[in-house]
Amino acid sequence: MLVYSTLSREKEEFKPIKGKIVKMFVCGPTVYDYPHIGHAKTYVAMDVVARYLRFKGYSVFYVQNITDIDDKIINRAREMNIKAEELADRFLRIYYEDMEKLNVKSVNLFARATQHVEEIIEQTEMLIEKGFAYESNGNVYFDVSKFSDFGKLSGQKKEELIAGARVEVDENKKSPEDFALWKSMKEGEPFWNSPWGRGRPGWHIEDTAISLNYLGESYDVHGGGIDLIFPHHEAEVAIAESLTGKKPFVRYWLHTGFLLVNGEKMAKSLGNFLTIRGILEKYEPMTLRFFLLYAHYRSPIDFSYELLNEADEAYKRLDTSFRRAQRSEGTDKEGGEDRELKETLLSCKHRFFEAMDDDFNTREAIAALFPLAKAINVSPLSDVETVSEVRSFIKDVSEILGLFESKEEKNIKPEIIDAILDIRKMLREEKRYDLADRIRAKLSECGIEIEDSGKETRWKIS
RNA sequence: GCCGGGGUGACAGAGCGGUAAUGUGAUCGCCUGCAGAGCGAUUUUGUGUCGGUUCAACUCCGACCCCCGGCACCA
Repeated sequence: MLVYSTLSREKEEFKPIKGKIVKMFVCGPTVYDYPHIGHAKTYVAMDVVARYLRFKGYSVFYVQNITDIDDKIINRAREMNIKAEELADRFLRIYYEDMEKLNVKSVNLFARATQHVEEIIEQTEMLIEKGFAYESNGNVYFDVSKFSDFGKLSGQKKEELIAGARVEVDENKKSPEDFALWKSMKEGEPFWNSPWGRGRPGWHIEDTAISLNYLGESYDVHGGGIDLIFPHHEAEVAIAESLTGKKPFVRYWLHTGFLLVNGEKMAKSLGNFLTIRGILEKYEPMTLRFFLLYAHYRSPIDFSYELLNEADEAYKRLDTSFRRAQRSEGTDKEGGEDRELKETLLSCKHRFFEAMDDDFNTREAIAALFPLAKAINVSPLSDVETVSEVRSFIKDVSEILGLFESKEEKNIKPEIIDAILDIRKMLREEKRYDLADRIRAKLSECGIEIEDSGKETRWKIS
């Protein structure tokens, strides 16, 4: 299996540090507002990464941090006249809800910054002891000049960074590129006590405090949005490698491409800020999930409702076909081997897994599913053995992509539907269409859509 | 200025030395009591430009043009 790492800028064979164990960390959101569809893109992509690794037999421990204290939270809370903590709690809950809806369920542990202040302080102290950080008026900064590898992840040279820096001048810092590990308290801000007085953690160190704590000094996968490469991830590398001396801190750096709206970055000021909830008011969660996975995770997506509608059509096509296969038991009554279906399944499986093994290419993997859907639609589904193989494959696909999961079909006995449809069939044969249509309407009210297709009537749960 | 990513049919977007996936859209059929879905066919001179390497280039190399992102808030 090949995985593209930002550090090497190429696809590398995936090999975890220790056997079949994969330790994975993804930068979570800052919880000060509703999560937007850009968050959804990153977290859905990383969800599939974790799911696929698990499917391949790896035991994945997946940690996501939650930034629940920072300037944006403090400012927003002040505007709303509530405590920072209250604001963070509220939006963290909303984040969990949105992720749940999008079927993002692979995270083992969400770690909040404010619950790891002790570790952050310890790390900061250690960095000072080792000479990589210095205290200045109650603030603590990482001294970038002490870490010669600074810039290796983002491919920047230190001199260039300084030259192009738009850093605001902070007289507490020795050098503009130094970054805060600990920020001293300003009037009215939330605080924690520390050896440098009251204050709060800087942003970058919360991730290293959490990851070193739960994943160890060196781990396998670190993911996040492409915008985090610099300075955030660069700073993490600097902190962790200075602290432990172990290189590399992270083996594979995975960065997701940006989600754009009308070719531009989403921003409140541009008025193109789209929240997950906003989209889910009009679209099924699985449509959004499909839309996001119907592109490679490293590619940018230029969001538009036209494309979302397109994804909606495409997803339903697959879903309808797959559900039909899932429900069919196969009758084996005649015809015997269904060669067409069998061969399509084989090539589909091959293409699907080859694509997934190639840096989680979900676009290509999904493209491989369409011929199978067509074969299912054409097939009488009477070859018990092949149908059961198809079903098992769909189940795997569903587990990997988190799509095509059957809804509450368990609560409905197919035999009852079949009995009703049998009566309706008789009515249709007698041309009593008023009653047949009434049955169709009533079933539709119960959430069961039926479709007459030749002699056969197909149904699905809407 | 520095660092990334990219330009493929109407639109979206894979592949990456030899026949250019796939989806959406459009058109026409088939099926059909109606509805829906499906099936079949068709569809656009389709690989940014100019050179080079090669028996063969969308793919490799060079130059150029254009688009997007990052550069100390950010998924």
